[in-house]
Amino acid sequence: MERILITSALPYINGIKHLGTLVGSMLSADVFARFKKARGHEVLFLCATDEHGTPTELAAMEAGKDVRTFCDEQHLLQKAACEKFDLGWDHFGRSSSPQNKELTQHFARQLWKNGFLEVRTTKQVYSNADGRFLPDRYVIGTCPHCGYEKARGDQCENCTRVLDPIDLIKPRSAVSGSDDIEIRDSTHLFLKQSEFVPQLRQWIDSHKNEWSNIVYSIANKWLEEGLQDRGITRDVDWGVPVPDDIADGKLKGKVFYVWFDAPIEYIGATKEWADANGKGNSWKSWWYGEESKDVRYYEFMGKDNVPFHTVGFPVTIMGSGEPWKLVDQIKGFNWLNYYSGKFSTSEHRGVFMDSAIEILPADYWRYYLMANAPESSDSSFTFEHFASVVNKDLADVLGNFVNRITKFCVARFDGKVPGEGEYGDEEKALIAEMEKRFAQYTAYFEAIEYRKALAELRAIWVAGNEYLTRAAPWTHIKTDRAKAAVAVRMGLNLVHLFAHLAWPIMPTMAKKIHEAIQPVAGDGKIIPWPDMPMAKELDDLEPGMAIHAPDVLFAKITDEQIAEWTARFGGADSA
RNA sequence: GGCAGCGUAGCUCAGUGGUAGAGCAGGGGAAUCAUAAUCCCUUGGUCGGGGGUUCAAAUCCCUCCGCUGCUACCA
Repeated sequence: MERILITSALPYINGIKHLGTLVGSMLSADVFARFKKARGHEVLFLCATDEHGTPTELAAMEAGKDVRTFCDEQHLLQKAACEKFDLGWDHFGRSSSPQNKELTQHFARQLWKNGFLEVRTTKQVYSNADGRFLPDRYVIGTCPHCGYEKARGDQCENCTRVLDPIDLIKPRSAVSGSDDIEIRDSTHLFLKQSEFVPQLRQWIDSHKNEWSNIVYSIANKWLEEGLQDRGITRDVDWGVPVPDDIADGKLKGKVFYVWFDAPIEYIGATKEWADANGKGNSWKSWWYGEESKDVRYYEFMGKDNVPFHTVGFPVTIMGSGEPWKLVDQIKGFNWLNYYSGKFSTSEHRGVFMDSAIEILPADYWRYYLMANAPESSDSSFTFEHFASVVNKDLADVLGNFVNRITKFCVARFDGKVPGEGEYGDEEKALIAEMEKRFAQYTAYFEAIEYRKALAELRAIWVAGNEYLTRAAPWTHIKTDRAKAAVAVRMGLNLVHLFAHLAWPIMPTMAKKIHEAIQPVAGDGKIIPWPDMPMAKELDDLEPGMAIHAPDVLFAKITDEQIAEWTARFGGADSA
């Protein structure tokens, strides 16, 4: 059986992530990892904090801490927030790990050895007041085109024109506001991406039918527009140092660009995982050479990350001249907006993971976000929509089904699975329908089509309600106890099925639903996919077995709560 | 400016050449096991505008409009 390697785009270290980042990379990857684990695959699911770069240095400075300490703290905060959402990776690493340093330097040496790195001198803005070089967007000034006074050095937000910092009128540091800045020469390493165009095109085109429209078109766009060589070093302190044996030490004191070392951390995290679990060199079998031939590799990310995963990282791997694994499937997402505006980490607009979990348990969010994942276009989160989906799908359709059948069983059949009667035409028709829907649900999951998968899951719950209405045990109980028993037995089997089908999406609630019927088998860490005929799956419960009616599974969201939350987080009018 | 994605029912979205669809919301009914939860029936759309190709266009082509993003040193 294939081994499955899954990575989620690395969340930047700078603060707790919002719901958009959650759905577009970490949660969608977790749901897929759980699905594959449930089907019995050997899965390695990895993520890490992406820690290097200027924004981290500035955030640490603002917090009055040294960068390492700041990252140590933020890493733990993010890790804790993610665990509360039941993001079950096998390892949550750090791009600042020794393992990643070693691998990043290894790849750079290979690229240097193979002649794909070039030393070039560039003009960079240096701020005397801040004592540091400034990335283009950290230089602000007046736009030469439209006169906007807060234009950034890379682009004017007002007229959207692309700028160079030296074009700005009255340029100053966005960090300190000081205008004591100058242009200095700086030496950097450039990765000769342009030499990889034919190889990249062949690789990208070979996935044309496999990747979604948005992923393929973004990847293709970069090739179409003419791939430029890219600077892979920066004039900052916090990062992986360029080793002295590259370019005769000309890059002394410089570090690699965060987008060079961050994807390598996918491999780095694998090594961290192996080191932490005493697995020695086995990490390499996931990534390198013949040993990794049975691995299928999936990456999950927002659309902004796509170029770095379809061009930058593949060039690093190709240029190494070593047989490292390239990604097989890339799942890219559009943006999730907050009402009609953007979620914003810097302006703290929208709902963030730590506050979301204070409001409601993880599974409410997990279901809503996956059912409304921004797969084909940008989509919006609103508390009104969230409430209607939670109330209808989770409370009314699923929760109430579990509730009504278990309570009826407790009231009329002593809380035991009734054994009387035989399945008839009604049950056979339901089994046939479930067979079909289950196959469809599985197929959507395999294709990573979340909206469609969850619509199918909902249809499966609805089919359960339809069956119960037709079978009407509450009517038959008065005249034909065996007939009522058949309906209750089927109803309980449906509850059991629902628990198995919901697990990748709602692990905690799935377990709770399962335990209403019977304890989860094994260590209880995985609820397996019901890869068996529905006739067996829906006639699986042992007659006489005791069940119980769980408390209300999903509480409804009230209008008062919506009002409270929109007041707290800002709703439609804060856009 | 260039490029990319998107524009379908009040809302959220399916639908890539063959009679416009689903869920929610709205309207009517059934049932009374259940968190007033469920089930059945139903109203509702010049498919962003205009032009073209075709026996046939939401779908292919051209053009215009609108929204979003990218434009290589934010990540």
